[in-house]
Amino acid sequence: MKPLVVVIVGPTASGKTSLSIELAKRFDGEIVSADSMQIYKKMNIGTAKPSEEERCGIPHHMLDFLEPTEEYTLKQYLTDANACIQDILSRNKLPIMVGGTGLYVTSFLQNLTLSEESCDEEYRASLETEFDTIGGEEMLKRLAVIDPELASRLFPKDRKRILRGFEVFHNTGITQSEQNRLSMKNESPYEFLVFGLTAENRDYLYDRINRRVLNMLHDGLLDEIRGLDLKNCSKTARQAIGYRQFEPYFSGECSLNEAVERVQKESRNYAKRQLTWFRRDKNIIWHQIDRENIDNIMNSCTERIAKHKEMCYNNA
RNA sequence: GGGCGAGUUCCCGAGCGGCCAAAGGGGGCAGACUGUAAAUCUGUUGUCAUCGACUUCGGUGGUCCGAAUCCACCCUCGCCCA
Repeated sequence: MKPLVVVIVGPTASGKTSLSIELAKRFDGEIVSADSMQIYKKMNIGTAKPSEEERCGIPHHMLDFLEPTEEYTLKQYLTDANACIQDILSRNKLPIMVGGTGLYVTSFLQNLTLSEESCDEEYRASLETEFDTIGGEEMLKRLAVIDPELASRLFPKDRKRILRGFEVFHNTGITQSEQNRLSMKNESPYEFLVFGLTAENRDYLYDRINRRVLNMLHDGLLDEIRGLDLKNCSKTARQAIGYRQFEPYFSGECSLNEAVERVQKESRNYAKRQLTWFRRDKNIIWHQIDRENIDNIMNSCTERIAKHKEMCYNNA
């Protein structure tokens, strides 16, 4: 019987953190974060990273361990998260993966195995220039020569993916389409119970998001940003919502209110994308945060986990 | 009281007799997504619906084969003169 890993997903501000901590308390669990921004130190308020108090003494992994200047990749995440989970299991604790970064979670659930690939900065740069000079249409045509399958499902404007297609082939000698198939070969060594948080009424979620942004400000977000030096942060860190949007405010190009509204809006858009991403996974057990109160959701999850454990016990 | 200017689909905003259900942007909704993912990209957005039909451009009435576009009056808002 494979060991159980509980997973909690959902859009931003849906209450994943508190649910995960409550579950960890009940099942002697430890949290493994699946959040591409909370990995960074010094980015606490804006990423809604749980504080020491919120964590209630529950060990949290995969967060707050990288300098904002450092880059991180999916492959690293999968490797690190896996090591964490092995470690947690070896101490007979329940691993609870929590996070809104769909790519990380899904890749972990599918046990993607990414081949070795070294990053060739020079080649990447040359691709960028090439794209700029000949344009997306032409780049796509060229990509079609080496990976027609990939090219056929990309649009000329999808710069990132087009360039990535070339890069994968250049770095590994195998097309991305082929890489994708290879990466799916291995079944996960874990049994998953995936809970999703969402809201039946979208406005309810959006309202929570808007309020949360306001609270971040109240908690000192601006000071946090001032202490960050965004210009020197890694590309990833700079993408975080709730940071770069304040640049125009600091330089006097817009009002504080405008900046705040932009953060709220982008957070709502992000939540929407997260929902689209997670909805694709038919194994997720969804709970509506605007219909059921947190205790009910807690109990429902608790029951499921308990039932699963009982099943394992009986089988053993 | 007089003189202008403006009222367009969720919002902003083009259109100024037919090619207009109406550009563009925003927002919304839906989707995609494998190594930068809080990123990147796609579709859709009057109603019903299969072509297609039907109701819209402040209101009401006109002109015209035909109006968001022209005319009259009315309502609302902005500016100017009293």
